[in-house]
Amino acid sequence: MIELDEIDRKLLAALARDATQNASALGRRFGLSQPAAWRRIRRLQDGGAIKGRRLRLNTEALGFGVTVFLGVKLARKGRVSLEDFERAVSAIPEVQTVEHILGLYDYRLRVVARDLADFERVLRRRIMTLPGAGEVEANVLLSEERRPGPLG
Amino acid sequence: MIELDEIDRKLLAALARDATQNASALGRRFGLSQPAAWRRIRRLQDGGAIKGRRLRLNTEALGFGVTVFLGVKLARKGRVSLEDFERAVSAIPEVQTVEHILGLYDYRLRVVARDLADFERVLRRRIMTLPGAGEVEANVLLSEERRPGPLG
DNA sequence: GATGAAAACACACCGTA
DNA sequence: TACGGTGTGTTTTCATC
Repeated sequence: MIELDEIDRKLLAALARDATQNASALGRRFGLSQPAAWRRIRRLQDGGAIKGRRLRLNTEALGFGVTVFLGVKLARKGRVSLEDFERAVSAIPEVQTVEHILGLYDYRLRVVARDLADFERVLRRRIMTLPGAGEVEANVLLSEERRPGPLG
Repeated sequence: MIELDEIDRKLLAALARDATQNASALGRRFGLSQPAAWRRIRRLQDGGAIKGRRLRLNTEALGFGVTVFLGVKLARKGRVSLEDFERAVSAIPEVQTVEHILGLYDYRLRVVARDLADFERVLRRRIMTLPGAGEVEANVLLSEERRPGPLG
């Protein structure tokens, strides 16, 4: 487990919010010179505290207005079945996230589609035909708020 | 809705995977000069196709080894109740995502904790006491795969 | 698409605790 | 040994042509 001091936490929180901020701006904000801030960020990256930097796309503006969460129960839960299921799910382009979970459902999928008609197509032709898929529960996303989390 | 050509889609997909790539590397990959690639990315940002750039933290390495998804049903669902609930949820640092959804549950929360004992504390002292919260379902995250989505 | 100024990065080196 | 500051070469960004 990685130990962080106060400044590391502030840097990570700031960058988790907006990764476009540069080392000199962050340094000014937290009382460091540009190289000092840069070295800390570099050290956090090398130490594995940072998984990566990603662009967040505006899927709605890009024509994908519908996001649905699917809870999926597997009918058969053997080892092979899990792998078959995961491999088949990974081949569906509309699936953004595959979460293997413990609880009432076995998997949770985040699926995007152009509209509800498009989602129905994905559901009928892609999801319902997945190997081993049993019961499916759907929740349509109305709105979403992302928060910094306990580190921010 | 924003219209994209083939190259725009490739640029967005590449950056959604890894936003550290610079304009000249992307240009080389997709047959553009560095300024041409840079201008396209700039245009996509200004046009609103891009929501932002974020650092993805390695929450496990940082001491938060447990992620739980909570489905929450509200007991009372008046307009006031929704707002009260959302405001109260936003004050819990362990909550990373608040999703207002349509279906069997009203909200879906992504919660991180140091371990299961820590999660129990959050559940008992924070979640169960939320105003209007009724039934709660929990799913512990085992593993997660993020995929580029239909644009990638 | 090419060019060049401005900005940011990335490293070496030194000082301090 | 660990961390921060200063100075500086290099790379990237970004505007103009």
